[in-house]
Amino acid sequence: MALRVYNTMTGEKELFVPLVPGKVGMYVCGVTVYDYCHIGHARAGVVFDIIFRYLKYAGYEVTYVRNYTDIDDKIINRANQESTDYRTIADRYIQAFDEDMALLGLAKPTVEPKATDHISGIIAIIAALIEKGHAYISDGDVYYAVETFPDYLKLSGRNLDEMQAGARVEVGDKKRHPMDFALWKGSKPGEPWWQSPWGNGRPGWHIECSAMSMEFLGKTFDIHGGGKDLVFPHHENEIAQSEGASGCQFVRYWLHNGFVNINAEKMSKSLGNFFTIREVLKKYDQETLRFFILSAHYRSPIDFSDQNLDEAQSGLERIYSCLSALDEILEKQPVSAEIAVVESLQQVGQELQEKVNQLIPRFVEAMDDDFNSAQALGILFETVRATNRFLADTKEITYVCLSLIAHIRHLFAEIGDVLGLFAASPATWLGKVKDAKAGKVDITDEEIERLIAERSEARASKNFGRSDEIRDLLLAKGIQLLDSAHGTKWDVK
RNA sequence: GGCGCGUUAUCCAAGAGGCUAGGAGCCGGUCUGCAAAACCGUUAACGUCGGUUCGAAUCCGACACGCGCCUCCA
Repeated sequence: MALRVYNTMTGEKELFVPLVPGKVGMYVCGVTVYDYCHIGHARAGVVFDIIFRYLKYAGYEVTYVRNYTDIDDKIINRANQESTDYRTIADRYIQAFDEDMALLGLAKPTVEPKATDHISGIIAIIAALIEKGHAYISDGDVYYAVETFPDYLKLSGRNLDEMQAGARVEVGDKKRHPMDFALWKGSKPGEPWWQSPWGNGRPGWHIECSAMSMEFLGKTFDIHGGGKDLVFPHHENEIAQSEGASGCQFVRYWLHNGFVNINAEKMSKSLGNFFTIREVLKKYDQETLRFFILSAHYRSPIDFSDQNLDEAQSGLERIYSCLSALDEILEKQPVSAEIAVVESLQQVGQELQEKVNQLIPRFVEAMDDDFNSAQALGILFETVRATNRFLADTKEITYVCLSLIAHIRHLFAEIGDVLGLFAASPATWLGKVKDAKAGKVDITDEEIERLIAERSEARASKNFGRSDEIRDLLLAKGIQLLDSAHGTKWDVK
C-alpha cells in the first residue's frame, strides 16, 4: 500500500504521487514573528515534522521550506508599543521560535527563508499580476482583484456571494471589490519600507509565501501545509496570487492540521486562552508533549488539558520502561541485531517474534494512511505488551532471546527516529520525569532516605506497625515506596 | 445566515460494510509480612430515528447536540 494523503482541495484521501519521482517539495507556513509561540504552533510544527521525517523514511528526497514572516502589521504594532523598530521585534521572536522548535526536537527544514530577504521576488510577482490584469494600483497600495480569478475560493469551497452574505467584510474605498486584498501597502510615516515601482511600501500578508515557495520549489510543487485556520484567507490568496502570476497549478496536495482546543474551544490569541510552548515545557517533558500531539490524528482537534498530558506521560512511561528493561539486559550481554531463529523460541517468544516481524509493515501501513500516528502508537503498545509478557515468562535468556531483544530495541529506535520519540536513553528519560515530579514534593531526598533506612530496620525486626507508619507518612507527602528483593526505592506519586 | 467537520465504553483515542485497535481507569492474578509499584489477564462502545444490505459504528436520509470557518490566527 502506497502513501495516501488527505487533500483539502478535493476533500479526499488521494494516492500521493510526487511531481518528480523520488523527490518531494514541501512548503509549510511558519509564523509571523511578533510574539512567543503557543502550543498551536507546537502542534503544526510537530505534525509537519513527522510528515517530513516520514517522507524521508519512505525514501523521498525532500526539500522542506518553512518561512518566517518577518514584516507585517502586527510586528510593526508591537515595535511601536515597545518604541523600537520592526527588525528588533522580528529578530527576537525568530530566535525564540528557533529555540522553541529545537526544544520540541524538530528536524531543521531544508530552507527557512525570511520574507524580507525576498522583496524582489515579491515585487516581481506583483508586477506580473498587474500586467495580467489580476491586480491594480490604488493610491500607493496594490490590490488583487479577486473577480479576475475564477477559481478564487476553490480551496475553502465557497463563493464570493456567500462570503458577502456574511456581511462582515468592510468596504474600503481603495478597493474595487470588498474581497480584494492588499499585495503591497504604501508605507505611512515611520513605517519600514522598500522601494517598488508603486512607491515605497511593504508587502501585504500572503504574497511572501507565494514568492518564497516559488523561489525554492518552483511554480508547481507537491505539498503545502499549515494550520486549518490558514485555509481562508491565507492559502486561498496564495493560490490566487501564484496561479494568477504563473498560469500553472500552484500546489498538488494541500495538508492542514487541526486545532488545539482548551476545554473543547479553539485556543487562540484573540480568545486569550493560549499557553506558550515555553510555559508548557516547564511542566511537561518535550517528548510527552510530542507524544500527546501524536496520540491523535493530525486533522482532528485535540483538547489540551493536564489530564490529557498526564495520560500521555503515563503512556510514554510505559514504553520507556519497556525499553529500559531491554537496555538493562543488553548492557549485560551486547549482541548483534540479527533476527532470531523462530524454531528455538518458546511459544511466547514465537508470539513476540510475530509481532516484531509485523511491526515495521504495520507501522508503515498506519503512516501511509494519511500519517495516522495514533494508530502507529497503538501498534507500538501492542509490541510493548508482547515484549513485557515475553520478559516476564522467560526465565533463561538464551542467545536467541538476546538477539530478538536486540532486534526489538533496534526497531523501536528506527520508529522513534521517524516519530521524533525515544531519542533519550530510557534510564535518563525516566529519571528526568521522576526528578521533575520530585521537584514538587516538600521533603528532601536525605529525609526520605533516612526514613527508608529506619523502615528497613523495623521490617527486619518484624516491627510492621512502625514500618507501615513510615510508609503512610511518606505517602502522605506524595512519596511512593517501591519494595523489591534488592531493597527499597522510591518514586513520587 | 452560508459552508464544513464531528458525536466510539468511565475518560482519552484509532478504525470505516463481516477481521482483538491502543492508552488511562475499574476489577482479577503474579509478587509482598501486608500493601504499593511493576507486569500479566479481563471488562465494556459506536448520538437518535428511519433506509440500503445476507450483514451497518462503518453507506444513505432526517433529527439532536457539539465544534470550526466566513475578521488576525498553527
